[in-house]
Amino acid sequence: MEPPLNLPALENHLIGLLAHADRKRLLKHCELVPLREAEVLCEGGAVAQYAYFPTDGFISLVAGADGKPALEVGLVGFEGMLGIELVLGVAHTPLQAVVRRAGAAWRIAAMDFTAVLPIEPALQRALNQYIFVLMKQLGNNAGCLRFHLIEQRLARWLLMAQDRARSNQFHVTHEFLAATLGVRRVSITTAAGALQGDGLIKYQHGEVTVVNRRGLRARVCSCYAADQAAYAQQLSSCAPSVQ
Amino acid sequence: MEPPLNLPALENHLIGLLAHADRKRLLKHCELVPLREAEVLCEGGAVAQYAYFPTDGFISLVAGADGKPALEVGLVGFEGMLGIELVLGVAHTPLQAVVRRAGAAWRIAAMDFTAVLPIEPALQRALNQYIFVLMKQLGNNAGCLRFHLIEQRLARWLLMAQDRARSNQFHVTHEFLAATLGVRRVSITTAAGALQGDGLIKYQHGEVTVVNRRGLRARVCSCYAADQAAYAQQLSSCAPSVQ
DNA sequence: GCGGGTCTGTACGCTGTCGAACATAAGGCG
DNA sequence: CGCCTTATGTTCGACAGCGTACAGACCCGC
Repeated sequence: MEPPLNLPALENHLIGLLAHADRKRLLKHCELVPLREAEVLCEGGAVAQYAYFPTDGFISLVAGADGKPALEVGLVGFEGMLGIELVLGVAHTPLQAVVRRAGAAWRIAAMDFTAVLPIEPALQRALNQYIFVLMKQLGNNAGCLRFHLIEQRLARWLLMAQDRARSNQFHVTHEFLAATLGVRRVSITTAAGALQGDGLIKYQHGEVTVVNRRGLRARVCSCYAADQAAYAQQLSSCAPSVQ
Repeated sequence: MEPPLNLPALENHLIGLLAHADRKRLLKHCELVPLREAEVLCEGGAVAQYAYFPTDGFISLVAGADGKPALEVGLVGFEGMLGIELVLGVAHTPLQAVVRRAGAAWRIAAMDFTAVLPIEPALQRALNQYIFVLMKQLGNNAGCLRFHLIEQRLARWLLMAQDRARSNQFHVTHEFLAATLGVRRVSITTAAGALQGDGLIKYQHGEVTVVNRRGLRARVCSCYAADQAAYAQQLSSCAPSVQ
């Protein structure tokens, strides 16, 4: 449940896109820090202190703490980064960021990052492409929220989580999933019950296991594939998928 | 209904942020073209040919032509630009772009734009900030879609349209609004009827007039103000508002 | 001014989701 | 072991929005 104290030497895909020398120069400014479950890495609208390149676990981007209920609008794992505002030359964070699954990340101070970025065109290019992918996903995500059934959205989240967790089991309660998808807990219970009844997943007391990934993929809406495709097209060779 | 043939010398706010000399260098590569209602400036996923800086009228960013019904996820008027993918060094457009209100725009060829951009840091900076604002809006928009009533969303769209049209009257049918908000025409009729009944708007045969803007603002969800604030914070001195 | 297309209004039953309240089950800890 | 907390399951009425169908209203062109 806790991240291993000897942090694993897993990689971040964006950093992995860099040539060896470039990567080395960047990592000189980074430190590998643990991501602890439920840790809030930044509030929406605050001044960004760090950028993070996860190597393991994942982070949830949460919108609209303002008045209305919380809602996850993005997921950042080893395939991405947290802190794109720094790439765009903006000091403030757009959204709240919460660790959803414990792991680890390369962390770099905002000042170091903005200093390094202009003299690292390869990094610049990769991150710009990542921003583009994120925008495309945010746009498509809107349609998913509007039109798709809770069960489909749940299936999609489970697949995305599995991809980023690099594992078919993770710690998530119905309550949490409800907040993530912006629905009632009861609705999650119903949807998850249906998926479990069909032998696609298994869960008890906050531990969810994906049993039949292929079956899940048959149940999910097209948004999952669209996200994958968007990422693959820009940052090819490393779409974040288990299989 | 048609844009005037002698195009008005209205400005685009992003271009307006540039110093005189910078602006002049940029505009040398641009031509002022008319935006005709319902014109499709680009399909989603296509190779971008041009970037546009509207000076009048506005453009709708449409997501998810793929299978599910269309849905507007963004609105671009004189406060923004179409073609951010070029700023990010990506050749393909993320979304479909359709002219919703006729007007005019500075147009620049993709090749010229990508050539000019690296040697215009001021432009680069302004556009990066605009991208940030757009991302923030896309994120917040998700919550609006998920939680807010049709009437509120309609009010919001009307206000946003009024801001960009710089006019309190424009040509929009219920059918169009329905596609824009991703709901049935009937739902628009109901919501718009309520607003009209309360004397906030007036419409007949595709011509909508905002009668009581303050009343509309009292009816709209917080997302409208949030969008305004996000824009103002980054690109201050020129939030796109009628009053 | 008369017909046909476009735009708006109204009605009906249906379903996905909501809100709230309550009931069971499965771990953790003393 | 038994208690308490956390997690999951069930039920009820309510309602926003959906899909469909049809009726009236307005505008334009012949």
